[in-house]
Amino acid sequence: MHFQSVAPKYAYTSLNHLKDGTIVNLYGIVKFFKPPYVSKGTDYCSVVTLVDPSNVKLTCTLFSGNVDSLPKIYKVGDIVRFHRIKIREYNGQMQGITSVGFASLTFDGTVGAPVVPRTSSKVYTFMDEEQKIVEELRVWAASNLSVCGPAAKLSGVQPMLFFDLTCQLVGKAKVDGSSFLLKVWDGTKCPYPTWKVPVEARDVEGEKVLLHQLQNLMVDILVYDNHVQLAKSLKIGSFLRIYSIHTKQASAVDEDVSHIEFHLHGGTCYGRGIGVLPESNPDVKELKTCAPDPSSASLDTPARDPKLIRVIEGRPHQCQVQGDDHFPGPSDTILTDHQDLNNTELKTILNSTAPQQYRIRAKLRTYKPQKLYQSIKLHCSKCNSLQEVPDGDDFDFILQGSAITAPNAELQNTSWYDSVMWTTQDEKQRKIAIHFVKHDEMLQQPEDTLLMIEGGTLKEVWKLTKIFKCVIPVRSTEEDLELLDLSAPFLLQGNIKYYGCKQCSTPKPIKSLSSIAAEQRPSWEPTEIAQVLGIELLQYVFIMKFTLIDGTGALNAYLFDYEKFFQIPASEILSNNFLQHKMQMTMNTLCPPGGKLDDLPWLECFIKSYNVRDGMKHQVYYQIFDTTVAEDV
DNA sequence: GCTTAGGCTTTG
Repeated sequence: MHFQSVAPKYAYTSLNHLKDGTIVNLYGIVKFFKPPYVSKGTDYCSVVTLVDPSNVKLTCTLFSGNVDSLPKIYKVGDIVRFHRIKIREYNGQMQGITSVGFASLTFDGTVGAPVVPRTSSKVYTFMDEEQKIVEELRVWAASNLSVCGPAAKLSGVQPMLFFDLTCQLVGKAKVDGSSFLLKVWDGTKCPYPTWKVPVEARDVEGEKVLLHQLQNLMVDILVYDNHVQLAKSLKIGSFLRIYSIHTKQASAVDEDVSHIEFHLHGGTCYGRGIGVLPESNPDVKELKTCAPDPSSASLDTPARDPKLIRVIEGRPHQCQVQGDDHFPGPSDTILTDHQDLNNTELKTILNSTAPQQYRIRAKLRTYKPQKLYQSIKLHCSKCNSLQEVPDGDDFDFILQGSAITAPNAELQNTSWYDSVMWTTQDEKQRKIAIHFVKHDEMLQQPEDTLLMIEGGTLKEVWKLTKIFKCVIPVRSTEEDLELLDLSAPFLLQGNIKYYGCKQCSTPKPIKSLSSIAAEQRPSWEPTEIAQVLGIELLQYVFIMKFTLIDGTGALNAYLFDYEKFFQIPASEILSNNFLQHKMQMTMNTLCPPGGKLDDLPWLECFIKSYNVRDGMKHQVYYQIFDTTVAEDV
């Protein structure tokens, strides 16, 4: 017999040349990925979005009953080679999906790193030509894609909302049916007090000695729902990367200072999940250089004294303000008016009658709500009522209800809007109508266009807000289009949903919009749209309770703020992670988590007292006004 | 052989 090894010649398709219904081989740089997770079917699933030098993106949905045959992607920027991936069109876009014989290689995307494929296949082709492709893609990515910053360490965590953590598993325990506890460390120490999930020590699986020795270095991560099954199966001592951990600041009822909690919420969006890293992973190697290997510890050979562990202590941003009563330093808030007012001690204020205005110098002992997103409410300036911001599910429900009635064909294409209508291809056969409002009898550029939609889903409405200036969800009656129930936003602009007050609004016919459309340059201001539609616009507002102290007394002052105090519009914060982060940072500066009294910075602010009479009861309340957080905070 | 999910407004 004569054996000859002949490497098959593979052709690779670039992402801008993909055709529906084909099976292709391709390379791509990972732009987004969900680490393999247990799907609701029989397989593991991993979703991977690639990009290549054609600048076209491709989202691939990969399934396999064997988790090892899914690509071993550890971070965004990794490079993959897929063989025999099927291309399909889905929602107007190309999509990749595993087909028979699917195989993948994954490479570190760092320029200059060794080109070593990660794969589960025993046999694969990989030669000089392939090596060259990977190196070229690395160079292209380095100059064309934005790089993510260095990974977060426990020593550097801020209540930063979401981050990925590379760590080692020290202990694990069942908490309840829908949550599971992972005790992990990364060789550094979190500078804040961290939350301990209440679990009996005997219920924690792990090396007892080590659990004890690392008790002040480990953090508890509570994982929920779909992540529980995977978390249960993790081996103690294994190295993990946990993606999109939520850090939040909270305080228990009996605690004086707040602590930090770590959660891995349910679901897989944003790539939330848990991946196991091999010991050869560079980040694991780095972790080991600053931490002894706990898996080497046993009862016979006690682990090294944790005190000897090199702990990267990084005290988070400290306030520059350390003044005291006698030598006051600068303040973290600035007063925007009433500069002639002198400071008044809290004790004096508490002993005075209302209403009055004061300038005070005090420390923020604590505040509510600790979950900052809960501080956002909707305020009606007409009836002075406050209400919670409805959640997306409410809106979805209302949209579903309105989609039952098909658009009225007689209400299409009028003098002031053009309409398009179609039926969805799915089994629901929904009828959707979009009415584009015209200006000067013409359609405007999408970014200047107001449209009305009938029969759309939440997702479809969202997509439209990305492209068009204003979206108004409507439904047909026999005579006219009308707004939906006012529990739904009557207008969406960008990320912001605008609501109307149910009590104070008297909706007018939709036709009233045509008067704004006829303006020379319609600005489509929410206030103006609300006005012509007879809607009393609800304003987004921050409502918080600050407990202030100054050594003479303590008082609770309310913050009622549209934008001035934080320099952040309350309307934008719910849909903007960056602003949420900024607000959290501001609160951390004004009231550092775990801060002792001496560490708290001084704030200067104006407060006014006012009387509230409720039947026989009479109470004095305090409200912060004309105060802004200093820009350098 | 079919399904799974179909990233992208996350917050227990």
